Amino acid sequence: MSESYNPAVIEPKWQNKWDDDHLYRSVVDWSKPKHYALTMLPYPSGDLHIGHWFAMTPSDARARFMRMRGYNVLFPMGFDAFGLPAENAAIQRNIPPRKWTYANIERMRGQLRSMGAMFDWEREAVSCDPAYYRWTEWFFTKFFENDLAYRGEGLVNWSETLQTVLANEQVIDGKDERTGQPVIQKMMEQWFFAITRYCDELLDFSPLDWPEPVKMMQTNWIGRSEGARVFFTSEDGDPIEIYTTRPDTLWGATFMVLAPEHDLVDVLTTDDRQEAVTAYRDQAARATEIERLSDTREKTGVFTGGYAINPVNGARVPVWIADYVLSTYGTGAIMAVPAHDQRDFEFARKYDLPIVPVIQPFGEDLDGEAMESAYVGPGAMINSGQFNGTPVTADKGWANPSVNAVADWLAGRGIGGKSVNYRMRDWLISRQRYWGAPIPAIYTAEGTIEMVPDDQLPVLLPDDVHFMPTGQSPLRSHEGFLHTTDAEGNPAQRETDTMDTFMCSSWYQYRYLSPGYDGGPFDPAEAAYWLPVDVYTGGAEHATMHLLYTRFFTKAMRDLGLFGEVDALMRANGRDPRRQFDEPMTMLRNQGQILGAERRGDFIVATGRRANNVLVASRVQVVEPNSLPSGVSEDSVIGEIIKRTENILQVDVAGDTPMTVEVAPDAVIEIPSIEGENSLNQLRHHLEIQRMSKSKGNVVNPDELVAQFGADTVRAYLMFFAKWDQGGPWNYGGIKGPQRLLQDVWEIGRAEYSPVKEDAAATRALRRKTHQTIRKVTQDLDEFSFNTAVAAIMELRNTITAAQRAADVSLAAWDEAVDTLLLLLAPISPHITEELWAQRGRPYSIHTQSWPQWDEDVAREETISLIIQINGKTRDKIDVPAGLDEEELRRVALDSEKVLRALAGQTPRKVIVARGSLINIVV
RNA sequence: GGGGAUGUGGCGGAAUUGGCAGACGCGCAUGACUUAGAAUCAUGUGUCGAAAGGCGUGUGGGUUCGAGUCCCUCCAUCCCCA
Repeated sequence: MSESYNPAVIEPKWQNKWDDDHLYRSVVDWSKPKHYALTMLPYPSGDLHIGHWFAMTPSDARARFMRMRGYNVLFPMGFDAFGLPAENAAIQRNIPPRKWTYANIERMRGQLRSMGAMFDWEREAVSCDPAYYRWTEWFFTKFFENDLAYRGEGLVNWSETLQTVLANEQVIDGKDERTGQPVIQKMMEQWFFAITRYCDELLDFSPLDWPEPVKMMQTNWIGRSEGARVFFTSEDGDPIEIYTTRPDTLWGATFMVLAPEHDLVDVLTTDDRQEAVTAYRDQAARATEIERLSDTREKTGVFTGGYAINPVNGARVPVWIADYVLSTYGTGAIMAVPAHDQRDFEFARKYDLPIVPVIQPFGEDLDGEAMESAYVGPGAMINSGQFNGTPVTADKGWANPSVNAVADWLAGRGIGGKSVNYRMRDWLISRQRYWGAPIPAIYTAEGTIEMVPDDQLPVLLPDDVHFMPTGQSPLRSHEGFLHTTDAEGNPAQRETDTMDTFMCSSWYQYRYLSPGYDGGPFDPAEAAYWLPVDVYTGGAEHATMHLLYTRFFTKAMRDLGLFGEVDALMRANGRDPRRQFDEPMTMLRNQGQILGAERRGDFIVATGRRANNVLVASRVQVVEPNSLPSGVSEDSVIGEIIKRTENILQVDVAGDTPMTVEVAPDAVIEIPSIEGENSLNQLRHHLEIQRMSKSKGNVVNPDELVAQFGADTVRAYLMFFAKWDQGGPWNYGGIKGPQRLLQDVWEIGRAEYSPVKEDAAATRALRRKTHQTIRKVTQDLDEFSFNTAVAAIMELRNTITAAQRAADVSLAAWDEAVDTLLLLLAPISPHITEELWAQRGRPYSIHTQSWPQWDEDVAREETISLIIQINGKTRDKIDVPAGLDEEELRRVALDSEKVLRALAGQTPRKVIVARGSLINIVV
């Protein structure tokens, strides 16, 4: 009679039934509270990996939990389908990006289905679908019309050899990742979004329940600083505007530094310095921004030959250029105060420029000649005219009295004034690539810019394109795409750049509401009910870029009036729309990353002949690890392979440095565990714990796990194996735990229970555990603590199993416990619980049942274990009835035999009762 | 370089937020059942110690009746960077 648990049968069975019944179709129902749960949409790279499961199945469990708690839940899924990998596939394997992308999506849909998640597939959105990117383009035109999109100069990675622009991820160490050719930084006309206009609002997180680290990272990313603008002039009277956070050090400015790209460099440079300046500019173009900003890199620069006048004291100071000043930050020019800025100090020491202290620390005299580093602490102003003696505090910005006083004075004199600066710059959205949403701009013959009219959107990406091996965008040479007409019918050219894919993912939460809607980016009737997103889950690595962009996007949409109709519909349905469109996602929770597992490399004996420090091997044998001592001899190397590149092995020989083994082309490879003739590629090298990636060969495929264990077990294991917000290295050794749990649940759910001899205390104990578990699981799922929720369910399983063996609890208590077990497990393992719920004759579906409620009276412990400490060390534990008052507890403690022995006659100085369960006796 | 995080048994991790450190699980050990065990069941499992007891949350210090938790120092590891 006992039918064994077979997930391969029941999982597809229920998935099909749920599908047929549209169980997860979410429709607007104003009579129920709504819950919009969103998980970051995947890039269709071809295969779902275990990281996707780790991100999505707990989010799904949380969404299911909310549904059982009475919410009308929307949990959609889609694909972030534009991007570089599709183009790489086209270049390398000659597969059109569209075909590659849709084939991957098809495959991933099937894999996502096997999760048993409650995705509402009728709301799927795919960003490379014209019905989607029509609206991505439409947003662009709205932004343009409202001055939120503009043309400006931006730095790009330019490859001279390929004559093309490269994406940041294609540049490694200043070289093109594919060809190894050098890449330079070049200024080009680009499209920007004016995200900086929202800096101050983006710094306000008060409406958001987001993790503190994310808020902190965004705050630092935006990088607001208070200071002052100051107008220096060249000797010829050209203004040179600078921004400084320390206007109180203006009197100590002994030179100026311009970014090598600064407009005035040509004007200021004298004939005799021309050659040096040009050479330095070329060199600066080769350094990346990160390198240029590095504090440890040696400061370099050259003198332009020109001088500037310091407006506060008329001092004539030399003007230099240096690459530690960036043209894109502030005004691209700084005053250099070597006495009080470390970078300026190093620069001044290197080029022998004067150092004049203008802030005196208390009780110490600074001497510019003798200083060993810049002084950045508090003190009082000196050498600064009428400001001498003004106190300088450690406060930042205008809160510092010296900064505040000088900034105000500058404004009064008309030579500057208070100014706020941000580290964040406008969002550069142009990409010189093919596989992205086209920018719907037209360049007329007169050189003006027009937007493609709404009724002609979308500008379609042509399919008949040819990819060059250089990676240059084929749109640039596609005649049919390129040529168009302007509003008056005259010949014009299309923009060939496409949009950053972060643009697509900045508004997808709105497209999910109505992916087929063609009256706008979203249907206001859906939006009025579902917005905003209640819970957003995804990786912490998106803390700054994506999450700032999508916040900006929503604020811009609000200011363009795109939520007007939604606002009215909310009111009509009795919901207050105020502040509903300020932020896209109310609550954010991050999951950690699953890293590849560590793996031992093969232990080998390589024999051949030594050439210098390399062994050229004619034979490589894989042997049992450490069966022989590691080491090197004249004609052999023994040890673990720690790295392999083509035919070069790095072997750990138990010495300080690994030994290099070059495997000869005709070498004999012997791997006993692999039958037949062995090849070099089968040698396994050591893998460190690191991110999973195809190239490292450490990707874990969930399909195989599902085939072996079933989706329910994989889901339960992923929620149990690590803290969700931290992730960790993948290992599946522990999957046995959840596997046994589900096996036991299967047995419990199908058991026919009847009490042998009923015991009231045992019945009470089972009910207590049942209600305690409801409380624990409810709280844990509420706060995304999935691992402890599963642990609590395991404890309940243990208690039920023990009760079953003793057969001493009432049938009612048994049924309550088993039904509760299934209900609590339903969000985590949806198939097995549905099956057992049906087998127990309960009404379909378990996923539409109400979440169980706990009763505090039933959950309350009858006895507590009183902990008795002497000077903080535990000396005794005594079970006492719950609810004794402090005096009674104190008496119990002081009467304890062990306590009396430990006290050995000493008199307690103090007795502390904590939490009604712990007593600390201080002697 | 800057920014963010994390260090607890052999392993993943718990700890009501200042109150029994090690829940739950993996692994391991011993035993039972079995033709068999990578199934199942029982018991044990931080560490030193025969025991009593001592010691234990990366390091060193501090605050407190009491610290994994709060403060300072150092060390190590991971993630992000238009």
